[in-house]
Amino acid sequence: MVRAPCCEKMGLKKGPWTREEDQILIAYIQSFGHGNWRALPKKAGLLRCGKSCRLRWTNYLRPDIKRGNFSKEEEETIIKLHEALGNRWSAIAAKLPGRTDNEIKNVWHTHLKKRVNSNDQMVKQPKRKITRAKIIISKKETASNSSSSSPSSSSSIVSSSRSYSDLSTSVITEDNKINGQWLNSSIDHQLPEIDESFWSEVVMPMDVSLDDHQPFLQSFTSSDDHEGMDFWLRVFLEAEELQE
DNA sequence: AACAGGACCAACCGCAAGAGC
DNA sequence: GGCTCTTGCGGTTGGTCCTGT
Repeated sequence: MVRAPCCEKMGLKKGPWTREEDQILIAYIQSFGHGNWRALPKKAGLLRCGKSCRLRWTNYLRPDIKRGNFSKEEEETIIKLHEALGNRWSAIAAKLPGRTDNEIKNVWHTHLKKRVNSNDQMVKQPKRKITRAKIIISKKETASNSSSSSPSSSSSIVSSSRSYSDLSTSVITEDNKINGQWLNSSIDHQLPEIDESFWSEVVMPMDVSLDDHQPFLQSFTSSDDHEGMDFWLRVFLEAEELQE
């Protein structure tokens, strides 16, 4: 397949970066900062477009980049955040210091998506997604059915919680296959216990302030599940941002 | 050993948003 | 308000490596 070049100027190099190019870019940015990316390659003497330089720096050369395999915890975090945020890779990367959106995106497409999908097929239930649409719909359902137990609203909630809780099982199974070092590990302890009442509580507080989430959050503090509390607190905050 | 297909990941592209004029 | 430029984001590609036959 042939694509038009990102920069119309001829003579600019494309493809993998060489060690020399990396050194030039690092040396320049350490001395002068990146400033205007478009002007940088010319000033630094690189035959690259600014976009390529920025990408190389942000995805590979930045000193705070964490190289190497993703830890089990990082992968779990990605899965959780993807459930909450969708394909907002930059937002997910912001929660994982040292990891780039590109790296996370790659890991998702090569490892984690399959893991989640295989779980979905196994339970034959829709994947839970706390998206804006989902939250709004759920709120309506919850509000309209507050005095009655509608099968439609409860079924959507139950299926969501089921797919999420089954996720831990899937992770363990896939870990056995993909990475031997995680053979005996489990993430069950990091996930909050969820039942139908949980989803009612998650859905309803979106209409009110964060303070009103306290009774729900206390269910985690009382069980010493701080990671679970932290995760869901972040989900609430993200959901509130989306609502604004 | 040779080949095919899959997996992985760095790098690319197009688009949209924001800033400045 | 409209234009241009810059930056950041997400989707996608293509080269390389790995694994199975």
